[in-house]
Amino acid sequence: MLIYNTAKREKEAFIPLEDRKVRIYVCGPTVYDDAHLGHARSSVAFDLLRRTLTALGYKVTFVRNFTDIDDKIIKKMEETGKSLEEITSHYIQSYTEDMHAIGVHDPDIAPKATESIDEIITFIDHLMQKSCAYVIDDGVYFDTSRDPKYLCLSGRHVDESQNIARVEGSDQKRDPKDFALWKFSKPGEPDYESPWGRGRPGWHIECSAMIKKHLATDHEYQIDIHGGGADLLFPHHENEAAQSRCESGHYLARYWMHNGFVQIDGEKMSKSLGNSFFLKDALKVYDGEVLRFYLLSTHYRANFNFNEEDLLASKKRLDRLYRLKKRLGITSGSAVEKAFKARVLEALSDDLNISAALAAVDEMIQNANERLDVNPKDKGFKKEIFANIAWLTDLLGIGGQDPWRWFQQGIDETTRKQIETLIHERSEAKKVKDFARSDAIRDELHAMGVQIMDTPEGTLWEKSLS
RNA sequence: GGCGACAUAGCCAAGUGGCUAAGGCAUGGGCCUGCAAAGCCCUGAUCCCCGGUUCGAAUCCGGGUGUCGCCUCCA
Repeated sequence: MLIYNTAKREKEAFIPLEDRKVRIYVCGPTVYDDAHLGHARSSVAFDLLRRTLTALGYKVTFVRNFTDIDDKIIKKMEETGKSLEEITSHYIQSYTEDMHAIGVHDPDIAPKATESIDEIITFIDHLMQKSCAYVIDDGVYFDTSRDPKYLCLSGRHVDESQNIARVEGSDQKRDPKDFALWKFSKPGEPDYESPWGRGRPGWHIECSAMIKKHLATDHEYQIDIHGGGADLLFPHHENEAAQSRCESGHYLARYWMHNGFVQIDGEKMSKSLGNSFFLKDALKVYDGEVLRFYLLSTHYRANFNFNEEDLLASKKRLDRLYRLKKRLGITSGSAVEKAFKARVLEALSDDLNISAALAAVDEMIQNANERLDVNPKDKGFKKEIFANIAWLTDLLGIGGQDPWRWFQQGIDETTRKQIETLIHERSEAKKVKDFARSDAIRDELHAMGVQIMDTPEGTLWEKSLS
């Protein structure tokens, strides 16, 4: 397995800290709002990483946190009058549902910041003992000057402090780059007791503390892979790395992976630009698996330009897989074709080269169709193809649904009956070669958004693309 | 201003020195079909521009141009 390591700006062979085991930590959402397409993309990307490593035989422990105490959540409390718990539990549930809808597996551990307060305080205490942190009016700060490797991860220059200087907080900071580990609370804000005063954790410290609590080893590196969106590289990941280095004397992660952005019309999707899309809204219009496949089909590091035209093209590509599955007409498989499996895994082993993997899938589909054209009743072959698709479902999270239902999504029972009646009528007309009548019925079905296909097994129908 | 990424057919998108530059969508032609649909076959690129290195470059180096991102909460 090759992984592009952001820390080194190049692809590297993946070597786990412990044989056959992989520890992955991915930065999760701050739960103050519903998940947007960017969360979906990031989740799908690291879900693919996890599934690929599992398919390659690694025992993967996958952790993704919830940031459930934060300035934005406090702002939401003020706006809505709701409690912290009400807000965060609602959005955690919402996020979890959305991820399920796009086929993202639950992490092995999903820690919350508020359930890790003790560990966070202990962590900060260690930093204080090592003189890597100091207390000023509004909180406890990390002293970046104490970390000689600070800025190594993101590759920034040390002398660019001007821009950072205007960051919130106190002018008592020793250096503009220093960041808050613990923020003292104002009256009415949710807070926790600490040796330095009541308050709440800073954003960066949460991840370091939770990694230490749930994943860290005693090796040179605490975990194997740390992932997140490209925007987290600086300052979030830089700060995490610095804290953990100073606190433990070990590096935080051996490999850093960052996914590219979802863009709308060539620009970053963001609330301030007003082009932000909630996943929930997209799911009202498109099937979760279609969205998953679409988001999956572009390499995780590339920026992703979301638009409906490409999404529909992507759905058609996925339809080919389901049409083949439908054609098999069986419900169990034999063994996966070795060459196919090897080719897909080889592609994904190259820093998750999904394009090459999907090309292999497309060719498998085409070869299967070709062979079934020649010999439609080859049961043994059908079982093999069925096994290929089932294997893909495990690996990529696609193709797992019933193929008949797949092509008839969103059709209610009444309409279904109506369609079947019309098809029956048309078959009768065809029997007596009344083609004018049968074509008229087909037109009628077409107007209803139904595509029909005459096969040796009878007339089948699909819901056509809008 | 500092740092970085990207630029391949109408669209999406692989390929990082060497056979005819993957794959999908769309387009056009064909097989099949009563006609369709589905499926299959065929159909398309001087790899942003200019220099350089090399026997040989989309691929490496230099210089342009363009697009985007980070530097502030951000997936």
